[in-house]
Amino acid sequence: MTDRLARLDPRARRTRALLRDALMELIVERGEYDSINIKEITARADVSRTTFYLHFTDVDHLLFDTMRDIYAEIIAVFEQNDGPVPGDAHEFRHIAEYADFYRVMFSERGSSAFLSRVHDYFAEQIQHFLEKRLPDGHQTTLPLPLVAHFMAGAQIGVMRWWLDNDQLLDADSVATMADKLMYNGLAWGVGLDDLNAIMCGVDHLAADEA
Amino acid sequence: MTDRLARLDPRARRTRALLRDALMELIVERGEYDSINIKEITARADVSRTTFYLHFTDVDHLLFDTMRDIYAEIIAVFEQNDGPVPGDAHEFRHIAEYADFYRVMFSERGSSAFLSRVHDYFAEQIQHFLEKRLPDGHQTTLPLPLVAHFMAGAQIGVMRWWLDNDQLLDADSVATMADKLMYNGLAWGVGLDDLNAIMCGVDHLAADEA
DNA sequence: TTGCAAACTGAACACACTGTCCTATACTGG
DNA sequence: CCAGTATAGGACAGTGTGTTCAGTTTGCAA
Repeated sequence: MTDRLARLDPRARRTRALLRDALMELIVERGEYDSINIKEITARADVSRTTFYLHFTDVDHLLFDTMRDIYAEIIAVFEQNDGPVPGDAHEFRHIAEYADFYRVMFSERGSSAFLSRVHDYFAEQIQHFLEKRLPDGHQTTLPLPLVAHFMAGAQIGVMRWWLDNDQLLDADSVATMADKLMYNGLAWGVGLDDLNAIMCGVDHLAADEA
Repeated sequence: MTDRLARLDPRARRTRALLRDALMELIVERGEYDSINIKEITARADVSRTTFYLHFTDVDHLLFDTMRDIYAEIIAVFEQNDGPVPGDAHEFRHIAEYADFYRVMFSERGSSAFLSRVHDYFAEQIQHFLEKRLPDGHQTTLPLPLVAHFMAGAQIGVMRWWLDNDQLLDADSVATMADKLMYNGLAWGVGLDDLNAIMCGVDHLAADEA
């Protein structure tokens, strides 16, 4: 990220930083992404509206650029660890750091493009991680992409719940809970070994065939 | 749904149906929700733009009304079954029926409000279901809302993957896979009992304490 | 059937945001 | 210091919005 911006004219670097900060502020203050327009952003950033178009095509473009900056650190961690290692709470710590931002962006008033990209990025990272760690030629029970998207969705689901409840738990606790639920399954999560028996019509979920 | 509309003047009923259909068509054809405007919808529906405002405040309002219609059937199934019973593929069959619609709405070019509402609705239904089926006074290992949002997110994650791959599997297969992965856990899903051992630094995921 | 109330139409309007000009000014790096 | 580049600020056409209003069609009940 620093590398990406270092080459820019300091004026341009400053302008982009101002626009980025203005957008972040507006998202948090307004609690809504959709209705934020270029006029407001440039007014907040104290930058000419014309200048905005010299750098970005629209608000989404600015958002994605901002996103790249925000994610630089978490990407670095992933690359260091060969992926999203289980029990690693970096994602949740990252979410906690920008909680006010994510609370809006993951909500009803956020951006579908943003959420979608986060989901796809998670799924991709998870799949790469699983592929690296599984023995060569190993045949998985279920299609690996399905498992990856399942995990990515579950991760985001927990994050949404966590954010909407003002992060009553600390990042490490939630990360551990989500991982354990993922690895151990639902029966463990609710604390009932004979969970299937309690559910109705679940004969075909016998869990031991396959 | 029929009840809700039955009271309306047939002219109003007709108008709303035309607007609803026009919106659905435009979403599918355009492959994008954001850029659809009222002018287009009314033109497609062959209805005056003024009339639109007699029924809805904006496009989102129309979308949510449409959503309620679409969900009428699946809600009926839930109420019949006391919730989203495991192994029940109604959600996936429903998604399959409106696949072209959901493929857009769950995508980068969909609506965050729509996705968010679906997620929250799933989580709510799942939580109610679990609460009903668990023994009275039972202490769950993890907070029930966390489990519910985990499951809701996972469900949507699988749906997104399924839709983006043009539903190569049939609805019942995917539903079963998602349920099994949920109940049996990740180790079963990838077909490795000693999964934790393969992962690095997972001592704290020992899975048996708690 | 008639008449009233409701739904619909089409045109007009002010308003706001967008995207793109243009010229003038201020700054950076060599 | 100079050439190149970023920015400012005003102007513009285009487009969607939300509302108003007068006039028409339609449903429903007396």
